[in-house]
Amino acid sequence: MARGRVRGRPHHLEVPAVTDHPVDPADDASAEAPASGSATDASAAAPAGESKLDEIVATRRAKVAALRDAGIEPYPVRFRPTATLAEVRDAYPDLEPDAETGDVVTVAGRLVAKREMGKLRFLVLREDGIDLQLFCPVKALDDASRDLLGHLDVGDWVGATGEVMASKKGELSVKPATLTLLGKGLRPLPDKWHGLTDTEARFRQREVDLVVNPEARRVFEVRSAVLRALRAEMDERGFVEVETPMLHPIPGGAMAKPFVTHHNALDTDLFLRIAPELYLKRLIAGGMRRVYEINRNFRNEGMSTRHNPEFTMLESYAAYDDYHDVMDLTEALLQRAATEAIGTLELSYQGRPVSLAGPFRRASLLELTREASGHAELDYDLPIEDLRAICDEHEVASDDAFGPGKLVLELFEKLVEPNLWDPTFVIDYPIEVSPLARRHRSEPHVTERFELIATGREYANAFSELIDPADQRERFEAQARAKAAGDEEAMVLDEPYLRAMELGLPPTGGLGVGVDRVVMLLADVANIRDVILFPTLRPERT
RNA sequence: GCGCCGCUAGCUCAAUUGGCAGAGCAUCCGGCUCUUAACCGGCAGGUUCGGGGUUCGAGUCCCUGGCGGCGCACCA
Repeated sequence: MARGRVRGRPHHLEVPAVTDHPVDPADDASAEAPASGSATDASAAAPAGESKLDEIVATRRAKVAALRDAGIEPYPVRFRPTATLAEVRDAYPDLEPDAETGDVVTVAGRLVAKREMGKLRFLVLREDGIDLQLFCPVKALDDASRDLLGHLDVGDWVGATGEVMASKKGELSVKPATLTLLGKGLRPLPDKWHGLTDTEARFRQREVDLVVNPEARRVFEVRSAVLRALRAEMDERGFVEVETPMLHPIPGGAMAKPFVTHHNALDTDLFLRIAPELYLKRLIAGGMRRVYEINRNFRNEGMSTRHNPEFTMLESYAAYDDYHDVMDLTEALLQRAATEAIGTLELSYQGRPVSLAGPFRRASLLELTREASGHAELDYDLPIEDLRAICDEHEVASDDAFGPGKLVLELFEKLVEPNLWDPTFVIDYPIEVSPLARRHRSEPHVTERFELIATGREYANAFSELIDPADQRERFEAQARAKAAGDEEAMVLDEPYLRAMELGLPPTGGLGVGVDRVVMLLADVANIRDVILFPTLRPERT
């Protein structure tokens, strides 16, 4: 049994053999309670039914107990590093091999690699994605640290105080005089070379993904920079950031299926918001000149590489602006985000170049659809049978309930949108499919609405807002008829919103930007789940 | 929701036509004072996602369920 590396010291640490302390995963306390049975060596077979993982966890729990017995707290209350690993790296960019600085620092991080060379140990700490080596001759440590060293595992949180130096090979290192355990890890880290590749495990255990996969960390750093840039741009333009309800009595502001929930005290159903639009416009009615909100929307619809049930939208409303102003704003937002998150407007997305240099092309939905369909005569007042014929020709499903606007939109979405790679403002959407947008100032059949399309998908949706309450009421009524005809996503008439409109709205430019998709574009990732820390998954079965 | 593909040790992956489930890393034991995917030697580790079936014999074939990925549909 006496096989610990450290012997003959007052507090020498013996790790009890695993089989002396079978651990019931459901009962932490059992780790302390010796079970009956012979004292077998830790290398002996684990008890029946115990997996390798159980064995590793049990061994580490035993180390926790042994450390406590030796007076070392495995989960201490506080630690004060004098420098981050990044600061140490920045302060000593090019030490000569074998250099000694005489500078003593205290650093901390997760132990991610342990290389043993006789009485010399190389420990690699990682903090915020930055690695730093501890050059660690056992002799240089005080007694307590030496005891601890023998019971450190990859995955533990470790603090170290010592001199900054460089190894013979020139690797910047800290040579610790003391080591401090900051938090014992019980579970093993994935393969140090391959990392964690199983996508399901990466999403379900994002914390592990973040420890071992630098790419995961990089994506979320881009995401953070994008959010910062968007807020900075909005703030500088005089927009006030607000927070409107997530719990809506009436789902509105978009055509989408909501999640339903129930409030017990009120005994009423509420809907998770599908869009903040109506509340934000009520703020404009209330005299807030420029507002924006960055927050989650929830839509109870299909999931895909581009759709998560909860997703982040930037929505903004600006009094006096029209959709041309909003296009300028949208372009500036994307450019600011790209510049600050990745430092360039010339991107590569999934192997193809994309330029955000601008100005982005502006083209009408009808024109683009005419070109793509090969029907120059395509128009909203064509006989419905002719429109259906064109849809059939291009294998676009045309429901009997669809009017001309919806049919043209279907054609656009099939023929044009997937093929628009460079950023394009597609303008002037049909009235029929735009119940909250203002009628075009000169064109019949369409609204002053645009979507920003790039890389074959939508990034933003915006319009000169509808501010005429009588027109709005008619549009809601048209939606109600569509709903009655079976359109599940048609909007519900929102009387409190109409009342707000009747208070009076100034001309208003409104915008919605899919933030997750912007992050996908800038971070060059194909799956929306890679830009959401904890994407929606089916619950794990236990 | 539909279609296709995947699921083997803690991690990354093998396993011939249906014929004894293996390797590397990690763990555990021993050795080593300049490593950095350390190395050398040794021990151990499996409900091959669950259930059922075919077969002398199933990781492999069939049915069924679970979870995931991709595509379609829907949306942003």
